[in-house]
Amino acid sequence: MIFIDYNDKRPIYEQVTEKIQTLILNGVLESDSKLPSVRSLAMELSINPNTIQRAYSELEREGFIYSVKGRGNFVKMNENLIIKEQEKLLIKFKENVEELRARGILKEQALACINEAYEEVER
Amino acid sequence: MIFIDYNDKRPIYEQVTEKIQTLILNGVLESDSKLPSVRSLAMELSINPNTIQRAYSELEREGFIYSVKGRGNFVKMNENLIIKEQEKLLIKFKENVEELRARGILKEQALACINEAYEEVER
Amino acid sequence: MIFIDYNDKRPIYEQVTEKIQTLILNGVLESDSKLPSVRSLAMELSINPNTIQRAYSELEREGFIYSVKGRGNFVKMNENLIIKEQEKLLIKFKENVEELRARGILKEQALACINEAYEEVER
Amino acid sequence: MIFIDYNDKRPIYEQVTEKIQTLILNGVLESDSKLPSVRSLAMELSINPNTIQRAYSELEREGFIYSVKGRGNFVKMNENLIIKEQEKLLIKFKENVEELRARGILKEQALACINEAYEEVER
DNA sequence: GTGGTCTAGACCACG
DNA sequence: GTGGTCTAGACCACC
Repeated sequence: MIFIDYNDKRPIYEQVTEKIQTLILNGVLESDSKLPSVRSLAMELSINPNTIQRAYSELEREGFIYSVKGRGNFVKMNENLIIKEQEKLLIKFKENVEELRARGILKEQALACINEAYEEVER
Repeated sequence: MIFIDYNDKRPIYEQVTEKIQTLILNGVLESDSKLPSVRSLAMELSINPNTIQRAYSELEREGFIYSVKGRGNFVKMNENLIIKEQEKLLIKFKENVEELRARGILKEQALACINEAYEEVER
Repeated sequence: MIFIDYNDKRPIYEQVTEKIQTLILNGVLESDSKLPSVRSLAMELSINPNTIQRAYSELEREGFIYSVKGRGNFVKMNENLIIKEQEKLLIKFKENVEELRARGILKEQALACINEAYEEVER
Repeated sequence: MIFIDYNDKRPIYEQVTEKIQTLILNGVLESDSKLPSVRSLAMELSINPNTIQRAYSELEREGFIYSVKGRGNFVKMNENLIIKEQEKLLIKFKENVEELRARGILKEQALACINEAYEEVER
């Protein structure tokens, strides 16, 4: 389910954090479902358990999961979080659009990209 | 003209590189115009000359400037580079749009962002 | 394995870069094998770690190695790279031949050089 | 006749030296013919006279030209020099061929390059 | 321990 | 004065 890209310059714990975040936000991991244990996931990806531990800590800090001592880590999903993340994404998107405009990319090109991406899904 | 944000996690040399790149691509710095010398810019930003040196090296490697020993660094602009950078930007944009869609943001919202950014300029 | 020639006018980092490149391209260093750490190689060659760092950065930029923070630098070999380097070499070779011709060296002499070099290996 | 390439990383005086050398060795400049004066060539290329001076000094040191005080610089051609330069070229060529072989380029490819370059001239 | 960035200060080649 | 390289020494993030 998770893959580590050693060509990616980002730290491993961040890659893991982000991948799990995406799985949660895209609804692949349901609320209250159990995540793999720190040690088992570490073994599966053949990386240091500390790294997984750090990823899980980050996720907990950001409110994506909760941990129960002696039982494991679980997905904590709620509408608020989804909305907050959507807002973050939109802010990033607006900055991106602004950059496009500043660099002389036409409105039509931008619109075409959107149509392209969204029509794909209707198929 | 250039500002260093010490809260930004990116390295200083990268911030400088990116800022100058933007100045060139947005047409603020014209082709063959002279950039400030390594030492003077370092002093102005109160950072080490080596850091500016590195930024300038990156810019040269990427084809944005050329350096002449004993004379200075100069802007090297050409159409190809502008187009190549626009393509890069569009690819990044498409990924961004794709992410929006995956996270459940409606097409209408995306279109609204674009209209907003591009209408601003018509005013 | 690596030697620095202080009579060579080229910068040290470039000599190191080139030597390691050759080791990789000639198959001496296998894919995914670990390179010596920045500090240890610096000590071995009794030069500054920054210089090795720079050599490694260049190698990474050119796609010969990849670095993993906290782990080390590793050889990244692939067929594409070998072919690309062969093409570069051939282009350089053609320029060289062209120069020979312009300077009045006979075709026979050039052919003799090639026979000499390639026969050596058949022995 | 001479062009300075500011994208070339070599120093200007070296570019000038090399270009004039080539002109001499290829027989474009005949023996005892007068070279342009330091100042006029400097003006023509819009570079510093010191730079031309240095190029001419190098050429004199290597035996390609001789200078007569108050009269100017003149081409000094002789068979020995041509042969010496040819030998230099051949040594460089042999190294190049050796490199080709080490990198796994086939003898046939090398021969093809030579045939190509030399047949062109027969046309 | 690893790589990566930065500073301070020095030296060289070039124009 | 200009860019380019190098050293020495430091600090940080990551594993």
